[in-house]
Amino acid sequence: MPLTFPKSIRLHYSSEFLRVKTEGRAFGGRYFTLGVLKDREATRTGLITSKRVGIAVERNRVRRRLRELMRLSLPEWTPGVWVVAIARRAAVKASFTQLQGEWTHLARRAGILQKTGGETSQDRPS
RNA sequence: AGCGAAUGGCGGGUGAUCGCCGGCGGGCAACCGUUGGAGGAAAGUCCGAACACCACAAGGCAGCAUGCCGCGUAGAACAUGCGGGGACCGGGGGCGAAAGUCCACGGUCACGGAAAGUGUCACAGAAAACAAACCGCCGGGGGCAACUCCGGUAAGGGUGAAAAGGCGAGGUAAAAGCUCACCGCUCGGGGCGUAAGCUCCGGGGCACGAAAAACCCCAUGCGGUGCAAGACAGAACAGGGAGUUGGGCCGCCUGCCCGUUGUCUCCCGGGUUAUCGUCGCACCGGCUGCAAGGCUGGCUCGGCCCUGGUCCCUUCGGGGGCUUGGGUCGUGAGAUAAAUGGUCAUCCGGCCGUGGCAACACGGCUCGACAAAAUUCGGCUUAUAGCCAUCCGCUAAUA
RNA sequence: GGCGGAGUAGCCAAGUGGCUAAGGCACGGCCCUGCAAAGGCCGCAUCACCGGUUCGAUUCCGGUCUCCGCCU
Repeated sequence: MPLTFPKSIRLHYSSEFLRVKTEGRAFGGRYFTLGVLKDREATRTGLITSKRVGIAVERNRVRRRLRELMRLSLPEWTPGVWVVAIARRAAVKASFTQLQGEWTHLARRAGILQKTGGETSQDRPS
């Protein structure tokens, strides 16, 4: 399974984001908050980096890192979930490894990952 | 050589691997191939334009902006660039006993008008803007005296951010532009300069404090809104109520245009998803390859070099600005919950630790500034680790 | 993306080129009371920050930062 992350699996409309917020469950972390809505037809995901996070450069960096770690762990996801990651201010100073650790922790708590006791998704699965 | 300041430039490199967005080609499609993919400030949105709509953008008022002078940017405009003038500040040098004055250098300047008018100048002080008189000084009267009354005066004291031309001499009872010299101010004329202005001569007479980033006056310019401007395709539905009699060009008036079974504003409801479509919005050609592509030419924009022209500065050595032509190198991003990235290796630079006299070696670093396009350009302003270049100042060493 | 507005004490805020920057709530201290409440007195401000104009700036002008609103 290739580790692609095309635009088609992303959430686009504010109605979809609103639906995850109202109907789904939230899992708070130090660097970001996960909103999860299960039992959907397709797996889709979205990112929120508001101006509260920081200036444009910092917002871009956080968003790209979150998108990257989602991409790397995508094959392990339970099918049919909508996931929204809301970045927080502290994520600006966090390293990629720290973000990845929190992602694994939160995702396992939310039950997104299929392998319950599996190893953390490495950045280079060969 | 070190440190500091100013100006200008660069803004980590290479490779591997997994991805993202756009264009194009192939494919029914999944996808595959190929190619392009952040900045000097992309930022702040402070100016100016292009472009679009509002009526073909009219006249006046109001409002806003600019404000020493000249020239430039040949697509244009600007609060931009270059040069000059003036004022102020700084350190330095010459002359001089000193006060001071002259000279060049560096820096700063929102630099029209305060003799068009209105208003302001707190506190202190006698008095704060048609001057005035507290302490003084002088003359006269009264009184034994201390002192007091009348008059003259503004040199000195004191207050203040600022005290009514400065300074010296004459003059006087004491004084005063009262008179005179110099300086300042102002008017007229001559010379130089395109001009701002500089300079010389003569007259006036001391009136004319500060502030226009107070109102204002003068000159010049500006119609408004901004790509969420605006244009287009297609689909669906269901209208109702209230207000206003108009609505638009504009904040107001005139005038004009549209409409008067209409328009505009608000509320309730319904539909479509246009809160999510396409365009606006991202250069054109030739050769070659099965095609995308590759190579190449023009155009745009940006550097560098040569030649010629022109302008400015100059210590006459030269330096700088703009530009015809030629050469050379680069350049062409375009999303819309919003691409341009993640990780690793290595080199370059920095910091820390250990060893070493040192060069350096080894190890570590959540060390590599600021900051990311959003219709597009020209400027301005602000942020910026480290490195490089030029010039200036200070310190030290050598000669 | 574009356009506009506002920052005064912990909170709500008035104000204006000039004496110690009003007022209310809150907070702290003292008085009053047997103890409290109420009341009285006192205290609490770098006027967002940095420059400029001015004798003097919270006010006027320019820049920076933060916050808020409007526009399909």
